[in-house]
Amino acid sequence: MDTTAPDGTVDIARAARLAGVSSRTLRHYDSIGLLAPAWTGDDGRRHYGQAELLRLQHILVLRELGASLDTIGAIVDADDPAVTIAHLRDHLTGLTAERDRYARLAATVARTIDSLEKGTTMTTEQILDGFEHRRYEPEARERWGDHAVDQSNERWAGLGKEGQQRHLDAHREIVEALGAAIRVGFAPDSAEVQEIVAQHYAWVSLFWTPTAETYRGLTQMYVDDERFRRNYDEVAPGAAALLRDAAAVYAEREL
Amino acid sequence: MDTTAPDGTVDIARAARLAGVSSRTLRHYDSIGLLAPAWTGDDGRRHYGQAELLRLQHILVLRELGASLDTIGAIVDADDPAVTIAHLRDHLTGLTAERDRYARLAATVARTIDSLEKGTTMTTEQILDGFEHRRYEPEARERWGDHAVDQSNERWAGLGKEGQQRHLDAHREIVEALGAAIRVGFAPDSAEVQEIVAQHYAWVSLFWTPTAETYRGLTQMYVDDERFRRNYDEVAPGAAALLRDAAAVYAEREL
DNA sequence: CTTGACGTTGACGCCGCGTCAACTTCTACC
DNA sequence: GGTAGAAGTTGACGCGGCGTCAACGTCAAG
Repeated sequence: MDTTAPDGTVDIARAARLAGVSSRTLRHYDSIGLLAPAWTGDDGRRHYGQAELLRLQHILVLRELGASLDTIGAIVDADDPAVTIAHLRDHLTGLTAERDRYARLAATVARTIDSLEKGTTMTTEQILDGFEHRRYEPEARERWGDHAVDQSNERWAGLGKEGQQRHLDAHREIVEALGAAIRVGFAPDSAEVQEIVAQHYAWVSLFWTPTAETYRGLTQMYVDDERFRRNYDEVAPGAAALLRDAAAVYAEREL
Repeated sequence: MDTTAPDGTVDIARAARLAGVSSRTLRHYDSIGLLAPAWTGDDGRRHYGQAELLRLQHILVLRELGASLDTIGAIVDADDPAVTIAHLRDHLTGLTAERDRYARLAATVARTIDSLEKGTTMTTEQILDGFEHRRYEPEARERWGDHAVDQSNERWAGLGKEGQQRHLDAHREIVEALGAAIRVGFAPDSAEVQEIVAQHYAWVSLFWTPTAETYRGLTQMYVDDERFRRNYDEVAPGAAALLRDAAAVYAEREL
């Protein structure tokens, strides 16, 4: 019951089963020039020999390593360990980068879930950790107008390049705006401060939509809890308290 | 110099710069119903207001978390922390799986590179660690014919389901074939054993193409090095030596 | 009125195949 | 010989998330 052809070649279905892939995959590899059959019959049917099956094995091993078919083609065509190493080294760089990326994402998402379950919000650092801060920075001044931003620009200029970049994210700018409001003496119910608190509410709402009551509670916690208060008051003393007072007004008016 | 329209809405270019995405992305989000502009002018131009920009911020935060646009749509439309948590939990499962997958791939590739640089080959366990062994197993008996496989099937049957699956991979089958050859007393230069060594040579060549000399050296090492010898001799005593002798013949004839 | 900078819609491309669809060919049985 | 069924063939679309090009409309500045 040997169904192998006398010349030792096998048809596409058998080749596919031998290697554990679909016949469609073999046709695909043929069409992109990665693996041609040993010969094609007058009827157009593909037939694979030992050499092709070995090449296929090689291809599949590399595929398991996550290499692209392009890369795989280069490796198997070269059949040179030095070339293989070079390609694999490239590939390894990408793999570790992906691994790290997913690790950071998973950690961030896990923390996000955690924060949501506690019914509270995240600190800026927690939310933005692992993100590319700069992507949220462009023309931030346009978002709130030049007014408040200009006020704090002098302090910003003194921070140096590194310091600026670390601080250039949305929430931190809200805090800066709060600090500016304090320095010029705006009241909690002033239009300027109310605009800031609207931004803050929107930011919090990205993951959790507080009611009037919970929003008041949250901002009160910013004052009571030392870890949160530091985040605000390190920019300007009284910032947390100003936010709490402004939030109370905002909650009554808008929520 | 305020270029913002009097109604507070901005055009697509400004919205894109504010959020740090391309205008093409905004059009895409509109076309898939993820984010519609506040209003569209008679000329077809899109205009975005505060609400849309906030929704966009929300979308982008979730995008940074690696969620699909479908998932993102579900989350932002629900605007319910419970729904958000459920989706994020699903998402986290996928993220950790991807992280682990890339970690395994990276480790395997790193070991592969290491082995290649040592100019030696990998052990079966090293190569196949992290792979799905079963994908290389299908109809392995067809590859070498029923002859040798049947010989060892009795032992196989006694291994139990778990044991079988662990051992069902290409290299291990070569070793099994070697063991069978020993039991029936085939000589190193017999056609049967030579076919086995051809398989072994092809397997080694998947990552490293030995010359006649290095192939002899490699198989000699299988005998000399205790770690390698165990891999062969645990199947049948003398398997490593048989492979070495057969490889010498093969190298002289074919390499 | 021209020029140039922006906007619009529509379409293709990427990657690795899965999955139809429509057709031909081989094998088996009557 | 006919006929059914299994398996082959090529060709095409689809998937995700946009980038990018084509072809064209619209607006402000000179």
